Amino acid sequence: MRKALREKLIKEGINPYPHSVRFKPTPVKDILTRPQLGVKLGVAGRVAAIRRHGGLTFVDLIDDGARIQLMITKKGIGKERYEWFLKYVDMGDFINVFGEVMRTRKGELTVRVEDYALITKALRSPPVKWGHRILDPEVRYRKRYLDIMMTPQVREMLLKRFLLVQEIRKFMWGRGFIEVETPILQPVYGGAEATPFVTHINALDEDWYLRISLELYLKRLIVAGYNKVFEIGKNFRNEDIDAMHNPEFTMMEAYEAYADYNDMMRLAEDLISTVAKAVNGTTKTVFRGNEIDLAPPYRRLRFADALREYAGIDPDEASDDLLKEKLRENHITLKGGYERGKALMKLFDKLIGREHLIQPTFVIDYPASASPLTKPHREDPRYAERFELYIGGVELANAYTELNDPVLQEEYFMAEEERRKRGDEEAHPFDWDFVEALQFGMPPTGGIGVGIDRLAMIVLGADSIKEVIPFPMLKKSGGPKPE
RNA sequence: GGGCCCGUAGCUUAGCCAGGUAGAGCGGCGGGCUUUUAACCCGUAGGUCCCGGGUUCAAAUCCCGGCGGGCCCGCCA
Repeated sequence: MRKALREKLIKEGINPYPHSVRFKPTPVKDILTRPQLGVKLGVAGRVAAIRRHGGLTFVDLIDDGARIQLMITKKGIGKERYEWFLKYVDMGDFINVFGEVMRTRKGELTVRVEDYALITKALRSPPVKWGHRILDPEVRYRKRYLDIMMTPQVREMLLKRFLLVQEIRKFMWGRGFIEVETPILQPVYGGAEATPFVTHINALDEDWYLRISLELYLKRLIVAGYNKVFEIGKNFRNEDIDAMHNPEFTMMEAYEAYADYNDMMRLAEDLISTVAKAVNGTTKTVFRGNEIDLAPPYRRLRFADALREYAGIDPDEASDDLLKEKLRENHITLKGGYERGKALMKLFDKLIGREHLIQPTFVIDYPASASPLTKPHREDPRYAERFELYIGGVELANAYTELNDPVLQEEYFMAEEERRKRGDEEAHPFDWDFVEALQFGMPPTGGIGVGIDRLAMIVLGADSIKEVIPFPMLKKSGGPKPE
């Protein structure tokens, strides 16, 4: 800690935290792209290295991720200012300089300092030498600002994740979707099977939930008469934390009136390939050792065909007894008791090897009874017009031809409620208010949800979801240590 | 929820198996040095060995419990 230096500066009448800069800074990025030798300009940034050579000192300055070298000489700025700099400016400080753009003997673009100002005193030095990454994963994630500060690759990956979200917005805006906001705090959660976070609303003296999906409120907006809506937002699921899961994670959901799940497949293909190309310049990526091409069209694989071909189970022929036997064999227990559609879903998840779902694949037509928010298939009511998109073995999106028959919706909710009573805590809770909305009429609608963190992982080749979340969830530890 | 592994100076770590005064490199600090960029040279300070308990004459080291982290499995996006 360098609190003493701060006090000394204040005693000298120098504010270590001035309100503004003295020399209007030119972004270092711009200086590097269009170097104009001989031009005098201001630069600001964080001191990343100081190399002293007696009467001559080189300083590396980092500004918004771009590095430039400064050169300060005793002769150039005078003995007093030169020594003040060496005495008071440390690694990690922000400084603002004015000087001339030049090249050193070795040809490096450099600003020869004519005047300078300390603009922020850092009381702690950077934890590692510049150019070295922080190795301890706990420090990396807990003090992520340091990880980003010290490691250009980390900075780059998170930057690309942020840009990816921007590109998704641009794409959706371009397709005429309106970006909307819906409640995060909800009286009834829904739209997915998951354990919610519960919170208490003091003003109402009621227990509410943090949303587990965006679905049911976005559909209400379709009922309301908006034809194309989307939302990018956090969902919250009170479940485990691992390489694929963070309790709060980002979803993009979109709903389009007069569309169906076929339209959603085309939307998904276009969206993913477009944003991947915008961020990386290519639709190709390497995720967990697999080369993947995100260019459309993606393979369509019927759920039933996948089970038949890859697991040897024919969902149209197999008896319930056989399915129960298969569940036992695979140590699967269904929480709310046996139900054919849920059994098939579990068997699919357990038995379909990830190796079959590496290249982008729409698995289509899931069992109707396990898809309570989906319209039954137009040709075969045992199945629902639903798809999940798998890429790199990871479930990335889930989409439906949305169920808009309020009576059927009510029946599905009742069936879910039954399962809940029998111990399936993740069954969908009954949402009367939503059924009532459907009673007022929701047009035929296609809808999709895309896991944005996972999309970022695949596009950016990240092995852990923590890599693409700026501040992933970790256990609380200790708290700040007062000195 | 289950299994495996890790925790020593700001950072990276040696020492642990086989108990006996905790050592190094980098960084920091002081000095030198006018073209360096992992600068260099000389000097120097810096430790709750994650926490608590036990065994022992003696614990960083062995044992138990806890805290924090990582990986894998189960479940889920």
